[in-house]
Amino acid sequence: MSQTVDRALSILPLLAEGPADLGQVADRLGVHKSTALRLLRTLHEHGLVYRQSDQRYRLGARLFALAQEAMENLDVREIAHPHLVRLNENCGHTVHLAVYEENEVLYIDKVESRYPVRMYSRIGKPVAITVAAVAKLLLADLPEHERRAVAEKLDYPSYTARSTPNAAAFLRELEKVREQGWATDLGGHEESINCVAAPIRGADGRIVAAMSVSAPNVVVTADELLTLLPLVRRTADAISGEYSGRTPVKGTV
Amino acid sequence: MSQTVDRALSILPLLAEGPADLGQVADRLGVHKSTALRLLRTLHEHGLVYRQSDQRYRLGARLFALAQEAMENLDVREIAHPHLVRLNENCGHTVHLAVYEENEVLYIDKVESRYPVRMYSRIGKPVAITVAAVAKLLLADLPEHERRAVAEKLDYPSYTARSTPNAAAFLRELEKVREQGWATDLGGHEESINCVAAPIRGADGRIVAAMSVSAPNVVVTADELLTLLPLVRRTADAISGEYSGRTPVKGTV
DNA sequence: AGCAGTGTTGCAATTCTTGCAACACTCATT
DNA sequence: AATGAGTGTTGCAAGAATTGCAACACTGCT
Repeated sequence: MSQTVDRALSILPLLAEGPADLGQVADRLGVHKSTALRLLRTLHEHGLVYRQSDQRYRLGARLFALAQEAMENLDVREIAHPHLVRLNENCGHTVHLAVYEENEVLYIDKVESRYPVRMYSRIGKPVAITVAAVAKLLLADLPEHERRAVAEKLDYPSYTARSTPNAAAFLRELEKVREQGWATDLGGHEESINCVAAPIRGADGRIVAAMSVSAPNVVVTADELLTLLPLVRRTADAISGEYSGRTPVKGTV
Repeated sequence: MSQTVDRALSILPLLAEGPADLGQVADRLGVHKSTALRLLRTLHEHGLVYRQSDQRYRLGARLFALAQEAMENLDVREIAHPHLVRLNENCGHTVHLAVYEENEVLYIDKVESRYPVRMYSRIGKPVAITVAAVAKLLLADLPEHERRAVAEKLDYPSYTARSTPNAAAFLRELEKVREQGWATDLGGHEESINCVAAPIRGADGRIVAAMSVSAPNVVVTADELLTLLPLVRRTADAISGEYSGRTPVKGTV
């Protein structure tokens, strides 16, 4: 582990909170101003940090571009996308695709609802991991000890009365989800929004991603939404088949 | 400028192209494997890099989270958002907000069209800088020499027959945009999509962001879209007023 | 004008990084 | 089964790169 790089990278989350000037950065890093300056300069050269007109630093444009590019190169995403679109054309609701990665679950694709009432979410945004249907699927597939470890570490915010209250309840829910092979979120994140989700599996049977259909109560009831489950599962299975059948592209680029 | 950090950061764009293993990274960096390993480890600790099951590295989830967080903390975005939503409610079309930063223009907010036909774009994605209406406005405001320098450096892809063909034409267009104070893109990016854009200015009169309304031909003709120009400009001006009137919040946290 | 606050540079000490070479490990092949 | 190629990993010593200092610019205030 490199100390210099470690310090430089520590600047990024710091600036994500909001712009900061040289002194503030140096203080929070616990280094001399001149050191902070040189680190910031290096970050700047790579476009990860931008210096605004008031001389303060904030995160730079290249960061967004990098994130976008990385996302678009994800194999699952590429394969899944047309399926998601087709599903959206069939049912009209918002369709999400999400992956798990080191204690975070995040949306990597989204097709917006055709209905005027939309739910708030954004590609790249970490999802409410304790309640989202896709998160339950992704976590349920972890090896038992790891699942436990993650569940203990999490916070359990009470978004609504039906939010998962604590680790024990979450682990029970994960066990159920694991057995039935699909998951729901019925108003656990936002009072009036329900989701049904199904897993996408790789060749080895492990879950590599999860997809969901979400709709607000005012458009369809939870029961009506549940009737879409077979369709969602079929779509997920189709993606799984295509994903695992494919020989991994080992580009030498 | 720090060599170590420089090398570490060079890994990111490399991985943005696609996953790579240790050897590939070391080669492309021109350093020993052990060095590359230690850099990758540091990046990994910060979540910027993820090690997938086949041991290859790719960009990590934290990168997306950082980009998201940074975006949501942008002052202009925060102020503009409700205005964009209102504009969308009035006209029904897709509304974009974009900023310029070191040779790139990128969308920082978007409100989707109410019509079923949507245009492809994504928050955080760099825009087609040579044709987009918002890009014209943002570049037109640069000091003359810088504008020239940027225009020379750019590529001019022929998205459609009406795309800006070269630097000379682009500079002429920028001059026109600069004088009239608004911009359009009539099928320059995608054959059937038109946009009108207006600038958002800070207290000093400089353009800090630009917003646009976009719609495909099949919904409204270019002429009809142009009738929205006054509304777009009024919205942009309202945002400008609110943005420049506000005293900068100097939070210590 | 003078002053406080902030950002910037040259330099010497020493810390931190680097490359090497040897070692583990996995996987495919004979 | 065993060998070998390919890849990832670690300890160590040499040397290079980073660090903090202190002095210097610069800007905006009082």
